[in-house]
Amino acid sequence: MPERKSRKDAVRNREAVLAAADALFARRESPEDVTMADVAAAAGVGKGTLFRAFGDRAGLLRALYEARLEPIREAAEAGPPPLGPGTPPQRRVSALLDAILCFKLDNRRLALALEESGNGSPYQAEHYEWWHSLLRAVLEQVPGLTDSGFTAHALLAATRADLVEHLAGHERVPRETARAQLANFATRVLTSGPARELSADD
Amino acid sequence: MPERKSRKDAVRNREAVLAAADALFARRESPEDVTMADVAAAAGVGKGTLFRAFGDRAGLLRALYEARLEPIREAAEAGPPPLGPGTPPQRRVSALLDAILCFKLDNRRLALALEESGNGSPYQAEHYEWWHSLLRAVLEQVPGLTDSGFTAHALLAATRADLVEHLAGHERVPRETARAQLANFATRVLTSGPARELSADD
DNA sequence: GAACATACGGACCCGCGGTCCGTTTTTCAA
DNA sequence: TTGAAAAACGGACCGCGGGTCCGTATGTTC
Repeated sequence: MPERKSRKDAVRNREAVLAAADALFARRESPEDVTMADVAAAAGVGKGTLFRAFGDRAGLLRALYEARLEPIREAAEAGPPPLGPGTPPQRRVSALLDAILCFKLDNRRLALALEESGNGSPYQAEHYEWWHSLLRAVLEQVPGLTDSGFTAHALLAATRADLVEHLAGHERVPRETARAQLANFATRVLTSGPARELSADD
Repeated sequence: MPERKSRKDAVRNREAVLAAADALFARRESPEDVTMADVAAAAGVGKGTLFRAFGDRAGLLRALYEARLEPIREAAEAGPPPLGPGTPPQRRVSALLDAILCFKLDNRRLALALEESGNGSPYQAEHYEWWHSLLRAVLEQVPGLTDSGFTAHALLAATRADLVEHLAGHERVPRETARAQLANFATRVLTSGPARELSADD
């Protein structure tokens, strides 16, 4: 028996909370002045309900984030090129990074809230792990590239939510410019010719 | 007369706090379970004193960080090669990144505490601004490299404290390996594609 | 519709950053 | 040397936010 079905007021409230939180994070300047009590109030629900449904603040953030991310995740896992498999690795890396960047541009506050939300580094988050191993796997197929694990980390670091926020929000870099710069950067990393040192693969 | 000299108990206490905080951050697992009260107690001082001397938690962190960082900063600004000026740009970029990485490896907890310490992104911190503009200036002299502003951000992102912590602490990557990987990564970024390479380093 | 399971919600608790203010120490001029 | 103004001390105190508890309400089942 997988799981007994929830009561319907429970699911209704869950949705309400998700929606309210989404709206709040989008509206408020900084994620950290969206308080749990705020969310509960906005959803027309008691704090107890909120915490029962999501465990803690991080849980709520995670739920929101995963919900938003799922389409992209699927597209990356089994979608059509250039995001999905069956794309030349070099091109696919760029596409993946671009997708992540766009996602974070479109969900700045939320991504920010999740990544900086106190408890533990973003590097233990399940979704990070996922992106990292996917990217690493693809990088492994790029000829002449070593240290794909580290490289994946480094490339992903260029799409960190607070950096994106800084660029888009503070430095006023336009979306397309940011995308172009990231793409350019990725290209540089991938197409470096001569720098192989201890590679024996390929 | 710029500023009247502080009372000597004030400076003594300031030192005591700095030392105590340093020790505490080094010892405790996570920076966030070093409380202000802890620091005050460890320094044998009241909370009031602590806050009067440093303004707030971020101020204390900043003071600690700056103190540790100063030597490297000077070395980078006016020291001998390869860190200082008068070094070929590519080599200098690597040297700078390596210095930052080593610094963060040696001061993991502290760097972590400062970068994640709630208030605002690390990107508004004065020291970040400093590193970024230095690195950007050097990158500007690398032939064939565009977007030096973004590139500087991206390279610095690869040395973020929580990433370093993840690599060194969680993935157990040895120091020298991490350094080599970062250097390799930097090299790739700098010696890209069509421009062939002119690296004769090492 | 009774009896059981489940969810509700807001009063409540706790720890932490930060402030306040009566007390103590330092300084300095007389 | 002294005494009073200036500066610093320190810990009780405050507000806020995350998280819990439990008596009450609502849905579910037979």
